[in-house]
Amino acid sequence: MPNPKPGAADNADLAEPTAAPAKRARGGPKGLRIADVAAQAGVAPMTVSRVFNNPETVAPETLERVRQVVQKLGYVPNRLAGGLSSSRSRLIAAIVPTIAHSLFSETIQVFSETMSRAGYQVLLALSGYSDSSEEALLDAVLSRRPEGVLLTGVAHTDSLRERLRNVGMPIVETWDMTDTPIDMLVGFSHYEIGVAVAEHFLQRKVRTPGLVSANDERALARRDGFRERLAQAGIHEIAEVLVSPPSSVAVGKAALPTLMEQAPRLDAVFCGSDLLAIGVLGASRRLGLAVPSQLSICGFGDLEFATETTPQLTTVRVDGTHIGRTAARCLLDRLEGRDKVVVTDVGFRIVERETT
Amino acid sequence: MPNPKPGAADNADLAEPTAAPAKRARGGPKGLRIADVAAQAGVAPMTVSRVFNNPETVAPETLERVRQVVQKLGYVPNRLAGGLSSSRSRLIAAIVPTIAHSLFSETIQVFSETMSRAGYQVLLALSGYSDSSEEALLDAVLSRRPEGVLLTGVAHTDSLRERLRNVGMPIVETWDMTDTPIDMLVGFSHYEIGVAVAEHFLQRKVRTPGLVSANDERALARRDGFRERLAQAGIHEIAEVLVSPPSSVAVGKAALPTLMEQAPRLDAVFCGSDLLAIGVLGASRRLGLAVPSQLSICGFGDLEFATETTPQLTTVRVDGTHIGRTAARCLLDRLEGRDKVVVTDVGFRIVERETT
DNA sequence: CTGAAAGCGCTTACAG
DNA sequence: CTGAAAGCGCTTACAG
Repeated sequence: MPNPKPGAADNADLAEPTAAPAKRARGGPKGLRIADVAAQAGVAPMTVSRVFNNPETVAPETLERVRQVVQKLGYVPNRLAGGLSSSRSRLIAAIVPTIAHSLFSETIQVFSETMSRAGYQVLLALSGYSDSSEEALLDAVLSRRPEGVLLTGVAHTDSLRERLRNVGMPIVETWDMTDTPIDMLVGFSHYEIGVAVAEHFLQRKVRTPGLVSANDERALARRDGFRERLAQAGIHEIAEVLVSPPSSVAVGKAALPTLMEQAPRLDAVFCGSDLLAIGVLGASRRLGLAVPSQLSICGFGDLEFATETTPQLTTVRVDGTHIGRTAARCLLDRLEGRDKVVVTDVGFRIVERETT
Repeated sequence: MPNPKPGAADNADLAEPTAAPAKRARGGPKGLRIADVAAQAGVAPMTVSRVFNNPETVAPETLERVRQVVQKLGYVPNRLAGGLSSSRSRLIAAIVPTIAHSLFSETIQVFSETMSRAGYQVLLALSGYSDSSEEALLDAVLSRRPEGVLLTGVAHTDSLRERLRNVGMPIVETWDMTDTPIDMLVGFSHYEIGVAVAEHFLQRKVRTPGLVSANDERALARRDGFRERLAQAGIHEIAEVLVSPPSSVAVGKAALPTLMEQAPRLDAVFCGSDLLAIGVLGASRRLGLAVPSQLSICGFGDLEFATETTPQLTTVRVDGTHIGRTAARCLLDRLEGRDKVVVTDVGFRIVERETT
């Protein structure tokens, strides 16, 4: 047997159980360290480290012995120390406006599952919809020294983009499209969605379309595409209600009367979210407007329930799950040394559930 | 002026800009350290540390000078090092089955907002609905040395509960109720919800109720309350369909015919989630059953849209936002030294939207 | 109000 | 396959 250290009997309790107090100068006893495991297994700390990080470089007997001690003691490595020492935090930051209203939550779900299968953990940073504190948020995130960052394509300020370019870690922007990504990109064009919805309305011979939307960056991009395509078709007057996020059913409900004041002959509404669309649908019911025959309504997000409960609505479907998975793979490829630059347009689809 | 160190002129570039290479033995240049800031500001590293952690103990002039250097250099402290050194990771772990299907996502949203306002960051750990890998997940979480943990009341194995009791950090369990919490608890009784829904059905003179539910721990507790209360009323035969999570509209739709095979005179269904309830509603429409007059349907979760789109459904409302906020406060109180034990029952409400 | 020394618990980079 | 030394970038616990 190679190197059976004396005093490393399998049944021995902690080596020198009472002779240790001198060493711990700072706090009290803070829990088990790699040295405790090493002592009891009769190996050097380095070997215990290898058991966790490079088990294939350790002799089978040693491996087994150390693992038993780890199990018996309930030792859990300290990754603050490990990360500091190795410059590998095994942490990935995900910066998202919100997970409460679920458009992004499935992206984060899949992203997180994929990253954790690869041995990384996700630090969740909620940015809200305001840019105000983004610098502070970024500081907080970077202070953890993540190895990669997922951004939800909120319009970053120039200063922020600049900082992110300079940190030298892989970054994926998602849920948006641009010609000048910080690094990698998995998303789609909100502008093109606006164009597509406009064309959808035009095909339906809509003449007086309106728009209800939150005034966040991406919703406004959809609006721009919508307006410009309609302008090409000669429609320039577009009733519009912009609201602050978060949008909701109630907000949508309140918006329809306002739109109809602006445009009494309103015959279509493009809504910034399915929740808004459901609100507009409810309001149109009260006003006795048939949907979609008298009023076409298009939402955004394709919430699962909507197909069943509100087949009169059209919506725009985006595959958030696909975005999450792809973004994770992009980061992992980079982290594993594959040097690629990726811009993936995952596209979107207009879903008409029922033509009545 | 106190202690104006020589060579600390405000416009000087990095002190000894080229004379440093000897020191960095391990990796390449890894970025700015506190020593870089200290050198340029003409103070000791300790003082820079104070500027971040105890600014009130630093002389105003020094504070200002250091902050300018920090700004100019773009220095961001390394919290891996800080956490290791101080045993304060400023990290809180949140363990949640999933955030994709949104019952928990608003709890996490509010929890995260509250914690970050207090200077903590949230490490998100998705456990899925299986207990299988929970030990590994807990290891991963504990390896970051969080200062507190939020659990979403999945039935933890005994071994897990034992470990959590022993880690000696504040823990809040949420979304459930028990007589033997690990530490603090903010939730409600799923069993009592089942009882309440049974009573709701009994009031409506229901005679042949059924149940569709995912087979996760908490849904099963609701089922138990439901069945036992019905048994007290003399109803023992209860049609039942149990499915694996995640539940969905499609699953609910498929379940109704199965229930009706078991109980052809079915006149009520308690569903494990609003999505299931929407599916059951859709299926009953196809079968020509009027809801709620011929078939009462009760969901769980009170999704926002449902009030508007499916007023025929009854549901159980739980305030996820309140849970998140309260859980955060419990942890923060503990972290700030207030030694309290908390069990909060936030309750629930049965919401009948329309009596037809 | 400020600083020099020691230590937090790991891993790197060698050496054997 | 294994280990001793040095270092990762901070903060604690003093001392002045």
